[in-house]
Amino acid sequence: MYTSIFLQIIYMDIESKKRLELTNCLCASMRQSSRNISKTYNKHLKASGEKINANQVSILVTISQVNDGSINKISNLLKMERTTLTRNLNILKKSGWVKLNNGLDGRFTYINLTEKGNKVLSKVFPHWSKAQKHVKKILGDELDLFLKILKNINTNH
Amino acid sequence: MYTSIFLQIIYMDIESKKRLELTNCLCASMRQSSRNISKTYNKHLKASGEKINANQVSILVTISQVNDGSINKISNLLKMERTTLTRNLNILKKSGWVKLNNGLDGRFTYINLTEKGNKVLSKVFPHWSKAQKHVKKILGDELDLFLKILKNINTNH
DNA sequence: CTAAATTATGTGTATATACACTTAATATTA
DNA sequence: TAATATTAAGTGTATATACACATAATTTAG
Repeated sequence: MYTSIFLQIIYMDIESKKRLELTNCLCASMRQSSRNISKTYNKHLKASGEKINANQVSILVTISQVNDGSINKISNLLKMERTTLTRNLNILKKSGWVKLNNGLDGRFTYINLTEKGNKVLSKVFPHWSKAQKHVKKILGDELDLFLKILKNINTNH
Repeated sequence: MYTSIFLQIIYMDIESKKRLELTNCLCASMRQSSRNISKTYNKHLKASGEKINANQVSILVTISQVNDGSINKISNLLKMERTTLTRNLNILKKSGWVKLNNGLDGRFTYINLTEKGNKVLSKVFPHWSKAQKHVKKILGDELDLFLKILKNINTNH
């Protein structure tokens, strides 16, 4: 009886230790922050009146920087799964913000912003900017270091 | 003719300025890092042989810390949308890792880990731990400050 | 030149996320 | 107590993500 209880206590201690470690999961914290920051940007973008979100803005901006970029190329620049980008592009296409063309090499899809896509970027820019400012304010003095760390993460994976 | 070109240049400059700002989007960087880190954890967890991911681990751990936690309570602890948690719980339920019960107050759903849920946490712990170490190594000296910043973000939103 | 390898992309499936709206149960108020 | 308000949770819908697999076009090797 006593032995049983004693063993139970030891067992619980080990589990508690694991639990404590698990509660400080960097991945969970990161996902949480990502959700929070995304929400901030999306709220500001909603005020623009356009049905667009932060993820879509970043995709459009990347496309705007490259002429006739392929899906592989854009997904590499965004460090986004190619198949994820494919699905996202279909939505942007439906909204009329991007145009997908085939070239001489039939394997490639060439992506470009439409006039409408350009306009929407200009229109939502001030709202995006407010969100960016808001997050920068939260980061305060640690902004530069934070950017450095994110860059480090995004290049070492 | 010249005037037209001149105006065109000015227009382009303003757009370039916006583009430059937009390319340094904190939200996009954050989402990118979140994807990268999640991928690292999920790869390690896959090696455990269990069909479980980092997000599910963090939900199970939170549930394990609370007895009869409600959906609202757990979603608050995780700072995860209640409706998101609801969908995630259904998946965990299908795997037999959590059990949902109704109490005296018919509005509440009481969530608890099952024995199987406890076991899977113990089993995947070492693999989770390797992923955590890997990310900590990437962060290096900046780990503590990074954690502080994430905490700051996650409490000021 | 043709078979095999490579490259670029798409699709099936599963999970994650969140907003708007709905429903059910309980508590409060008149 | 009956009507109303509040609370807890679920559902509809849309988007984001990623892995495994499939397909089509092009290039390369023999």
